[in-house]
Amino acid sequence: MGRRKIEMKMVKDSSCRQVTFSKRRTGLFKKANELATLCGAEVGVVVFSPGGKPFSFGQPNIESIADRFLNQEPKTTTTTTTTASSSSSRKKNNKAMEKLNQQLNDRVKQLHEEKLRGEALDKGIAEAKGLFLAKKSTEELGATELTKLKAGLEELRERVKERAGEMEASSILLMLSNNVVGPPEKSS
Amino acid sequence: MGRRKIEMKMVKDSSCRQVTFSKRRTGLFKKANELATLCGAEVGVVVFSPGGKPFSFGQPNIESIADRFLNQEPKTTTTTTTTASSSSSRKKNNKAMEKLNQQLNDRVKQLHEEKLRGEALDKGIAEAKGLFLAKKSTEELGATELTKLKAGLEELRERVKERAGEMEASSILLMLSNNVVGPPEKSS
DNA sequence: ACCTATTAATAATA
DNA sequence: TTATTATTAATAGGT
Repeated sequence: MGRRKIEMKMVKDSSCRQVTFSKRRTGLFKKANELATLCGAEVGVVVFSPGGKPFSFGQPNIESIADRFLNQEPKTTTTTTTTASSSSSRKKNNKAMEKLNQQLNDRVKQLHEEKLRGEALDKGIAEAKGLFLAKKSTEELGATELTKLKAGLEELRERVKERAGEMEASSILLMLSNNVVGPPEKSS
Repeated sequence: MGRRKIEMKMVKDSSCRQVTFSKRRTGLFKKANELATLCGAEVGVVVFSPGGKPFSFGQPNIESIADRFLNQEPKTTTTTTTTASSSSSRKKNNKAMEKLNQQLNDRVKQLHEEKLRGEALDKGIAEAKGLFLAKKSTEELGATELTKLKAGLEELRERVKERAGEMEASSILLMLSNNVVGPPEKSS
């Protein structure tokens, strides 16, 4: 679908391959999303780049949720009286404010950590299913294989958990802690 | 990409939706295959039709993935001697087999539960991000708003956790426990 | 990243 | 479900 028809073989040039990977990964996720939307189907996609980096798609809906919260209710019952004085993005004057920031920060960190675990196990489930399907095609598995399968699941669980640390989730936490909670100091 | 451009909304007509699902599922798998071939990437796709039927795609073929696990190490330390005698899909003779099944079942359940929590929190993070972005556009938030935001996060965390139970993950677990572990009885 | 000439996917139809 | 084909959508190569 481009300027030329290409052979369905591994793209030789590494640089080119990286570009193709990015473009097609995006396209694949888009297709997955369309399938989910048009047919009300549940779709999950997992892709490991040639470099080993993991990417995945599920089915979100962020904006609508933000709206729902922002337009929640004008009557705030307000516990404070500050109501903000307006200025630039960063502001944290009184103690109350700091306390709230701290609380929010803690909660975000907690959410973050649990998310990492969640994603790791998510992949584990996906692989487990793959194993199952493969097994099914064989139609017969002995105790020996079952033992190995179990061991595989266990190892997978650990291996996958390790990699969780380098997942994109961290960027969100970073963003949140640096902006919402306010940087303790103006580093960099 | 058809005779007409279609809206990205759930296709109303059930029959039409089924056709669209089939075509697009095929297309999605083809794309996944191309991505894997062209870039040497590992790709896994799982789709549940609106009717709940599972479809999946994995690399050239799912067996290769299973092989990686099954051929992990020939020295299985094997506790059993049965090594499977071959027959139909269901088989669970000796105690050893049952024990292994039980272990696998436990592990799968554990993975499943952690996955549910993971997905729930996943949504939480997504929502938090949405809130953050929304807030950023406002460029200023007082202590009052912060309080609401925090409360929202907290409530969200609970609410989302509730729904976790009805997530598609359950279908996978169900499938696994019904087939790999072996159904206690032939219900249905 | 952004363009756009081309190819590939697919909506409507049979 | 399969085949056809008019159109739209994805993307390869280039900037």
